[in-house]
Amino acid sequence: MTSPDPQIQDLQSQAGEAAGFLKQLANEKRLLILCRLAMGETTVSELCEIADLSQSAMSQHLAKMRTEGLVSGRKDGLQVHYSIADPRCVGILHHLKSQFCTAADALEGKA
Amino acid sequence: MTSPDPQIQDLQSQAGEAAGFLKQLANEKRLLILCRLAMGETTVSELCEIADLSQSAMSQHLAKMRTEGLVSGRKDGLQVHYSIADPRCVGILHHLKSQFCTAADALEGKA
DNA sequence: CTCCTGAATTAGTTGACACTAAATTAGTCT
DNA sequence: AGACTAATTTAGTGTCAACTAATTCAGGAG
Repeated sequence: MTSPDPQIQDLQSQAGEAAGFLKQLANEKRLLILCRLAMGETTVSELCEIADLSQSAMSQHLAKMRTEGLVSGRKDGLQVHYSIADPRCVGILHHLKSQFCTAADALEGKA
Repeated sequence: MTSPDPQIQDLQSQAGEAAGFLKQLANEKRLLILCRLAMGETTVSELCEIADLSQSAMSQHLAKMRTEGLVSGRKDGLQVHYSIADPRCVGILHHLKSQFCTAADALEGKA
């Protein structure tokens, strides 16, 4: 199945880099974090609630993503506001939405 | 950075499923395997050469992807020919190519 | 049948991942 | 100063991922 597609060949040389990028996203909590950040910047504590994670665990996820340049933090008094720093994140979120949020899913959501 | 985008909200409910899917792809070897399969079906031993993996390790990667329905195997005598079974794989490969194989990368490849 | 080959499976090891708990840093407020 | 709060860092733990080595399975050839 899925007819031959030579166009993909170029990707082989970038497989390592692409896999590294995907590793960052291949986690439900981090995906939730990025979904929220795609809607606008927010604080660490709000992210904790959304993802149902302890502050420490959240901070570790954010540190990992900061190191990879996916997100960035902006200090504001006691709080730190995070936002998406790598546009590729937004791109892949849209792609995932197109593949995992079908019309049927959307209807279920409204039911 | 990266202006607010409420469209992504729907994805939050599917984050677990999407993360599970990404976990399968978040590995250089499996990405190489899928790249090759996107160009047409092939045998296990050829995949071993391409990904520089032992036959056992390859078989374990393929088993994992078979279980998740990403690929499927067709027996032909002694050999097993694998191909992509889940069209979402092709979709994401194209997306990755668009993000990791820029025009600059393409030129470097030719240099 | 025996031998061989391609593939799959099993057992065991190593390292990475994701958390908790505790300590630390930095900023605010009285 | 001291107390409080948001966030980060460090240490330790349990689980899972990805390999190697050895075994097993299935098909083809002598």
